[in-house]
Amino acid sequence: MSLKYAILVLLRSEPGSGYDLAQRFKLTLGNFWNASHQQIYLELKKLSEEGLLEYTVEHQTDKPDRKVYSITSLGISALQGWMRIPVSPPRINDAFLVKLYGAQPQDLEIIRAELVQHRIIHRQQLEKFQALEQFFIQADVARRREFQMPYLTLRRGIKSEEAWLSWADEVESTLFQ
Amino acid sequence: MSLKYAILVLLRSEPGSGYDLAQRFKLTLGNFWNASHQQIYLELKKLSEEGLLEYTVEHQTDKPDRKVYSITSLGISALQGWMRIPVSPPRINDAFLVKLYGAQPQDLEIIRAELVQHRIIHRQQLEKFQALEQFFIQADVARRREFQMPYLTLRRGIKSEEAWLSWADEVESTLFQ
DNA sequence: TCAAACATGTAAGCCGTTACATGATTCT
DNA sequence: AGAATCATGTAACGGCTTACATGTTTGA
Repeated sequence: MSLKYAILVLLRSEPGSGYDLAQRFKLTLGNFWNASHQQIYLELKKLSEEGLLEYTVEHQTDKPDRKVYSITSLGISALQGWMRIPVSPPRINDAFLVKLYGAQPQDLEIIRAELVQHRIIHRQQLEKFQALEQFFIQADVARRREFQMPYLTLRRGIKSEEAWLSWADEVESTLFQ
Repeated sequence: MSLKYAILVLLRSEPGSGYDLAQRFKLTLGNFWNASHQQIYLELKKLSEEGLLEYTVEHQTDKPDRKVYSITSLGISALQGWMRIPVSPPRINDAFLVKLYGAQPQDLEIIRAELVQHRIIHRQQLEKFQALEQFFIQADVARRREFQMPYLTLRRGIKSEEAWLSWADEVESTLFQ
């Protein structure tokens, strides 16, 4: 639904190819918006057909050709229009919580092992966010202003992971002590 | 993908109709697993065809007939099998964060209004969770043991909403002061 | 009288994932 | 020699949403 607008946001700040966008997703929006490269290529195609994007084929001697997409004025209008339409808070589908909810005594050891695995993932995610935060904090005022919005989304990620880890502690001490 | 197992979890603890399940979802798993009634009816049909569920038609004089589904032994095995397979942490698709990430100075007032709306939703959600928590805390030991797993998922909801609200405070004081 | 709750579904379409497919260059 | 990175896609399938569809009873 709004992969469309996520792409428009990224291309408004700088043109790029499908491959570029997939990379930029990982570093930025990817923390709160999921998108595979297949989906991105498909969406880029659709958006050009709709006239929200245009592209030029860049020939490269050393690497394969790449299609560089830019946002059109129609695309910018579409994005500005979307900004004004309220969105719903995200729907959550958390399979691990379904498991925990339905766990019986015989399942506890498995749950524990899976909790350990998830904890590793969340811890790593948190550390990645904290490293990015350090860059922001150490930047000069101009850069801090420039990256204010990305920084706020980063703060969301940090608080979210901290909350998860703190919950995991609660679960461990409730079930396994 | 695991709506299937969410339904099996609910039906293992008690048989019920599609309508019942839709209600039970709202009160329990619905906080971390989304499911519309259409989806539930479809899935119930599929699961009976697979032999994981069976149903009897209950005729009611005062209300429309209802199909009451129960889990079969095949269903119980499928659920136990699923418990042993690790699941991935949920993918997040948060449109509001995309907006915030891409917001320009002229969008700030709209963002502020939308933040206010989201805050109301999250606050209400938190209050609902806290009310449920009170029931648990005031229950006797036997009931607290019975509802230990649902309680832990409730704690997840509480921490998650608290983290969101605390982040919203940060956003407000960063952007609007 | 009208809304809400009870009760169960079908159909169309979109969105997204997984798997498949190809091929060059660069680094270890 | 093999893995990783650069680069772009198609196809099949499944999951989920939105809209459509119908009809009863109870309470305000």
